[in-house]
Amino acid sequence: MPLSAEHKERTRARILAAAGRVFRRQGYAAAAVDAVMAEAGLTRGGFYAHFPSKEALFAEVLAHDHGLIRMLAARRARSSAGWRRQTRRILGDWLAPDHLGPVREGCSFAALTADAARGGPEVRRAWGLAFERLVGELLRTPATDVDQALAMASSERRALAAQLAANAIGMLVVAAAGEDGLLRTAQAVTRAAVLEQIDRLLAS
Amino acid sequence: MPLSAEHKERTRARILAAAGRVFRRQGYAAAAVDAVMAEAGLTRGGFYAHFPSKEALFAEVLAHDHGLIRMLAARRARSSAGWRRQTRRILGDWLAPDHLGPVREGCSFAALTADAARGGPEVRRAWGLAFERLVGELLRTPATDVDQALAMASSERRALAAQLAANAIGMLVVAAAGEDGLLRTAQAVTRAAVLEQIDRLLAS
DNA sequence: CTTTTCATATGATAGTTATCATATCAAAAA
DNA sequence: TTTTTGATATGATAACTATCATATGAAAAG
Repeated sequence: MPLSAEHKERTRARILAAAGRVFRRQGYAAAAVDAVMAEAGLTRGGFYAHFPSKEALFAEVLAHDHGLIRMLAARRARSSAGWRRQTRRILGDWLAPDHLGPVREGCSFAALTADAARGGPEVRRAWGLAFERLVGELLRTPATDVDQALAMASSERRALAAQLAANAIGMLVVAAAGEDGLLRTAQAVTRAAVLEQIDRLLAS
Repeated sequence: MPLSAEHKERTRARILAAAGRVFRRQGYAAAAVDAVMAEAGLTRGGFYAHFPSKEALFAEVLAHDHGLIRMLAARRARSSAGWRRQTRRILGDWLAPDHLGPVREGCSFAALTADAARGGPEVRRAWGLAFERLVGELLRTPATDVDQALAMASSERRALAAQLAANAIGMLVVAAAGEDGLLRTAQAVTRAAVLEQIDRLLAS
């Protein structure tokens, strides 16, 4: 009998994580399948046993490989105040100037949204669902899950959360392209504004 | 004697404009030199007589092909109020939901900043200078030019202008990737916020 | 009209890419 | 231990890419 079934699953997950890193670093178009497999410690041979195409792999990355969403989803506070504090800390770290290095290769929203906009329907759909999940996580409270939060929030509050996310993504995209003092200061200003926005959002 | 000297200059400009369109549409990595030349109505042969490499062409696009900067630079108001009104109109159009289509292929900041972040030093420098020019245009008044405006503005005002630009770019990047109602509403909210920011900026 | 000169076209090259066919080989069942 | 099975590696292909060398042809000067 062949190798254990979980082994393949674990390999698939390793390829997925490697793809996220390579795509964010080089961009979707410039990232070769061979490079992704090499990053995963494999060779190209097995790739098509795990994913039907490079673009399908991209969609999968966009659907699942978002550290920010994972961190937000991991909040587990008892009190509302603790929840708010955790959310603030996660967003603050995400926009911290020192975090830019890791973020430059670490945030799929900042690194891959422009590439996702050029993708096929599957890619676009995956990105859209992930963005919606991010918005839901921003609106969520300890008492509600993502879907509930999205369903219950007014269109206005949803738009404010989406605006917050877009502001943060915009600053990360821009800050990744330049590194001078102007952008450093602007990033600090944006960070403060985003934290203020999340306070207003979670207080309502 | 050969063709007129301006002829070459005009061809170069045509290639540059074509490159902007193709790069924005397909992304830098996916855009082939042949495709750029075809868009310009030429074949690949003459390319290297105009630009030393594809990446140099990219830097040139980032340095010069920004419709927003051109529109801001074209303001010619007598009064301060007229200047402010023109600035508002340009930014408002830029972030108008209906303009998204044209903008998706029209705004180099939104379409190419992520690619610029992955470029070499020349590319990064060109992007940085263009962004700085954009910030200068936002800070400028009828009485000052871009450099003066940048030199005279406090670090805080410069940061606010950069934040405004990053907010707008972020919303365009995000809105280009998704098209649902959530993003439409968020875009409207961001548009209003940006217009408010520019009012505050120009009033001080 | 002839000649010259350079912008552009055509043709070529070396490297890369996504994808597929086939070979190998580790492990689990016998 | 032997066999089997499927995950991965190796090898191959056809297409594409950046870049360069050479050919062409149009126009301006004579």
